[in-house]
Amino acid sequence: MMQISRREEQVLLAVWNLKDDAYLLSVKRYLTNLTGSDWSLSAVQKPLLQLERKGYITTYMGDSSPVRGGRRKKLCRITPAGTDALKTLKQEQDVIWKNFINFEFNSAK
Amino acid sequence: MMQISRREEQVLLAVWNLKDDAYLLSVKRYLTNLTGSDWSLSAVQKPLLQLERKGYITTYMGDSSPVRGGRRKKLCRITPAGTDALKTLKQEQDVIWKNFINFEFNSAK
DNA sequence: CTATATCATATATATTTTATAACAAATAAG
DNA sequence: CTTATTTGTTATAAAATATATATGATATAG
Repeated sequence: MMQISRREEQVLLAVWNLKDDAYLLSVKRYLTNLTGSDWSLSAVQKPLLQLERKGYITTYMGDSSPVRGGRRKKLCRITPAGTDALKTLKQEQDVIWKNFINFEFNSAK
Repeated sequence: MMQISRREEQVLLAVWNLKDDAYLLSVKRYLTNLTGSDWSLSAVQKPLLQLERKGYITTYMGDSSPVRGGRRKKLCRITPAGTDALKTLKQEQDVIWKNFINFEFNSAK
């Protein structure tokens, strides 16, 4: 099976969440806000390339925005294979974490 | 914050689950059974070394078992810092996956 | 005392992750 | 118009992880 790394997982979920406005910098900002720690360009760029190579996202060029420096964006969209990969990954993680989650749940009572 | 890789995550959860019988080969067998795919020695060995360096597990030598080839085991035990790291990681993953999980839940209805 | 099973450690390569620099194109400002 | 600044993408190099495979050590079986 085609492995998905942690960064790829996080970036793919960001693309999924950003819907029609997912591109390098918006993903970077999204993850920086969500996780509270800074995401470097390469921390987003490399996973995006990988995800495209694996067929989990497709890219296309958008229009330039009417703001200073607003050049054309290379937009991303998640593919059905990408969504499937996320579903599979979630199931695998649920298996791995099963007992620990229950433990946390019980000890919190 | 001290990052934990995906392999480290999986191995640390295995150590947690195996309680007093966690060592290189038992972890390898546990993960092979749980995930259904083969785990090589190095796929367990390297993360174990990392986890020890990070203070998430401690190791100690056990007794030899009364079976052919049953030499002394290098047993592992998760530390409080290790348990904390798992709790933190779980929370971070919940944040990342939040919307996707809800989506899956809704679309399943 | 030799064979075989369990368990650990070492080495070498590929892939991911991170840091940083370079490049490109759009508008603002004088 | 030409220079500066902003948004955006691409490229290069180094560090850290992951994977494959080989070697070493010590039990008991026979």
